[in-house]
Amino acid sequence: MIFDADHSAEPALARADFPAEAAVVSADSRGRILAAAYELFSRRGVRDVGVNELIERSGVAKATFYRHFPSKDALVLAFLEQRDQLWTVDFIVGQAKLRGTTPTEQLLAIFDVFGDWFLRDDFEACSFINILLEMGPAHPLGLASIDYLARIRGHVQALAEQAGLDRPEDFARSWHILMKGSIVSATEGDIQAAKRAQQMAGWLIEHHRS
Amino acid sequence: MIFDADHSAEPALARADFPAEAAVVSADSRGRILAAAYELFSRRGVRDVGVNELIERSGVAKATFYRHFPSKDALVLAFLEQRDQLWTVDFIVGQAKLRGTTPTEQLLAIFDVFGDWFLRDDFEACSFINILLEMGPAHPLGLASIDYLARIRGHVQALAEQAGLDRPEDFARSWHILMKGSIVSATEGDIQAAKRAQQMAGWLIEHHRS
DNA sequence: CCGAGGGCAGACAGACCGGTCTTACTCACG
DNA sequence: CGTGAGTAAGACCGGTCTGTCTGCCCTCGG
Repeated sequence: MIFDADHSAEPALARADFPAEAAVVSADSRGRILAAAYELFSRRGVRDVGVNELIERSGVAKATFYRHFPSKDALVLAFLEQRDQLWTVDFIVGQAKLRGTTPTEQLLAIFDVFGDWFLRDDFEACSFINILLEMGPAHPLGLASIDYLARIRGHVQALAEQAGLDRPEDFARSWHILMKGSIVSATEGDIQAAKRAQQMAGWLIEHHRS
Repeated sequence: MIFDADHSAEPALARADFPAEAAVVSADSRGRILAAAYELFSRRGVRDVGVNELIERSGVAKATFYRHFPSKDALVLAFLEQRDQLWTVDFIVGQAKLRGTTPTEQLLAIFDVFGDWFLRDDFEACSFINILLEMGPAHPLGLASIDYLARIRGHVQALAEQAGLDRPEDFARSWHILMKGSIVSATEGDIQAAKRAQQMAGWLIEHHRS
């Protein structure tokens, strides 16, 4: 397959930070569908984006869509996996590890990354939380979201263990409360939500020191 | 807004716990619609419940529905107002004030009420957060949800002022992060989310003492 | 007795949903 | 050249959505 010269609108902004739509501009149709799904789902939610819009955005025929993904929900699952890699691993955890040297610093740096993220004009809250609340914890997509949220907690727990903190799992669960609460507050418009959460996070670290 | 005398009173409200469907079985059709909306919207979200289901549940004709509410969104706004009264004021704040004697105790008691609420089998997360994330902060319903979330913060701030805490507005915003974060964690299945948030809330109080 | 109006039931409109299937075209490969 | 795989385009299906409109019944005031 040769590159279409006119393949639709890929701003392909290569920003060094969180790659909102850097989601792999691949020439094959499956990659185009995934890229469109990432852009639309992360910004507007799953229920607000229909299959017709997805195929129009990705320049793909409907039959092609359903050859690559047996259903819309299957595409959402693929989107969640991609979100875990691009947002959780590459952006949040990756940036936090770059900004801090010690595990404790890296933990606190999560909220520095959050602070920058909250300021972005395309800040769209956390897809895992959105889908969990949108579909409910019993729906397959809600269950998948719970799983990816647990992975986030796993990153926090690993850093807590490296920092030698007490009861790292409890620590990670409390820490996650601060992360999720600050995201919702930021959606409400509280610009300083990350700072507030970071302050409480500092107290949490103190209370988990040996 | 004027108080209608027949404004679907709150008789069953006497229940000690959170009146999930105490929302008034009133004889008039408007009250029946509102009661059905409260039950369905609070449990399953706004987008998942259609007008047809609402009229079937309330035993009302479609024309009657649209005579009382010009649109579904108008009914959602009325639901949010009712939710503010039944959930925020009567249940959360009311119960917390009953459980504590001093303002500080009453603040911490919020998370005791949360702990009981999280255990309920019909726990359905916070309608304001759900609708905010579902519709987005720019949608009229999202804006209304932000407004009602600010009212919750107002209750917290008032208690903080009574307790003589420093910077009560900052305190209330940080406190609210804990409330919202614990709600999302509870939706994920963390039974002890309220306890974790309460512990951090205690530290927050300490740091706001004069 | 009678007319007006509120409420119930439900058909209907128009848009959109996820998903299936047909048609026509291109291209790689034997 | 022939064939089959992959694709774009889009008609189509059954269903759902919000919202409108038409009947018909029941009640109540005069």
